Amino acid sequence: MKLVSPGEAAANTNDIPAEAGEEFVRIGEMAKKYGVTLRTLRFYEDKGLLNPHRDGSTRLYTRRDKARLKLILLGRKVGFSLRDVKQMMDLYDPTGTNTKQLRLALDKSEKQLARLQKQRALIDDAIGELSNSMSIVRKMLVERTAAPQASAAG
Amino acid sequence: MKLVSPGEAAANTNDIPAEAGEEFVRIGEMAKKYGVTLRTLRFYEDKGLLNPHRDGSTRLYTRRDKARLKLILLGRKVGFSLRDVKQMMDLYDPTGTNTKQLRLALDKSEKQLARLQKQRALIDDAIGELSNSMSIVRKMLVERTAAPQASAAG
DNA sequence: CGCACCTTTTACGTTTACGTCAATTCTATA
DNA sequence: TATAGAATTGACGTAAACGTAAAAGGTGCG
Repeated sequence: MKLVSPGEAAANTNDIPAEAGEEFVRIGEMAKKYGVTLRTLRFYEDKGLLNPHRDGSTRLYTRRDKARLKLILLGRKVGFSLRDVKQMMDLYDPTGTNTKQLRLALDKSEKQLARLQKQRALIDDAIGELSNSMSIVRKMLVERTAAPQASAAG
Repeated sequence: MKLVSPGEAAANTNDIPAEAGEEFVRIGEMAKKYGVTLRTLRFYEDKGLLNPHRDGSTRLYTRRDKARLKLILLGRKVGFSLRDVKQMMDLYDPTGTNTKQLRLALDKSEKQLARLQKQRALIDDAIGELSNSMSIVRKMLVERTAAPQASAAG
């Protein structure tokens, strides 16, 4: 008789305390909610980026883990390595002002921004070269298909 | 008494036919001329992208190899994999019109161009998100350094 | 009671383009 | 001839972020 809002996620097969409104989720739901695989969540945990609670051996993720995962995914999105992300997260201290953490994040961000801009320049360059090559190839193809008609049939 | 224009490259320790004006170069000079390592040239050969002649066991590169290497480097620059480059090069036939080769190159180029444009979009997105995060972090830092002066000292 | 489904740990595999020894050989030169 | 400078092949290492079994445990439901 322990109903846990059966309309939300139909994968609730375990007995999780529904007291504080979906306090814990297991790995499957967590993965679905953030569009990652189970392997990814376990991998992040293995790398020390996540630290879900345990019910026996079953991982239980709280909103704290969700916040951390969001940060990880944002970090990855902007091109940080997991190592970088971990370095920054490890500096988090809920009791302090986190000045060090913020400075490190800002420092890393500036460098990453520079990398991204360099990458964009490289890509623009590549696009230019590729477009150039393509127009040359197109011309060559035109010559090879038009020439026989002009010299033999014309 | 076999002089091979000693002013050019001072690394000419072997006896290479200088008849046709620097017909052959060895791997060291080749690497220097194109800014790659010896390892790279051997690797490309191992992958079937280059096929230098041999004098015994010594590799001898001709202008044909140079042309191929130029193409390889161009391909890498615009983001093709070596596999792709090889596929395209393998279709080269000095006796034909190479229509197939050109079409394949064009086809691959179009796809690669699309990939590059998508990458650029992703990078632009990342730059946007990162800049956004950075301004937030800056604000947080300002709060944390300004607040104590305003609330405690003010 | 048994199936289907979720979860667990362990651990090797994948991808790409080389880097980095290591051991050896060849050659020209002083 | 000793030495230094190329060159050779062979083979393991690297980086990043997971993928992909494999083998097994737990559980609610019909």
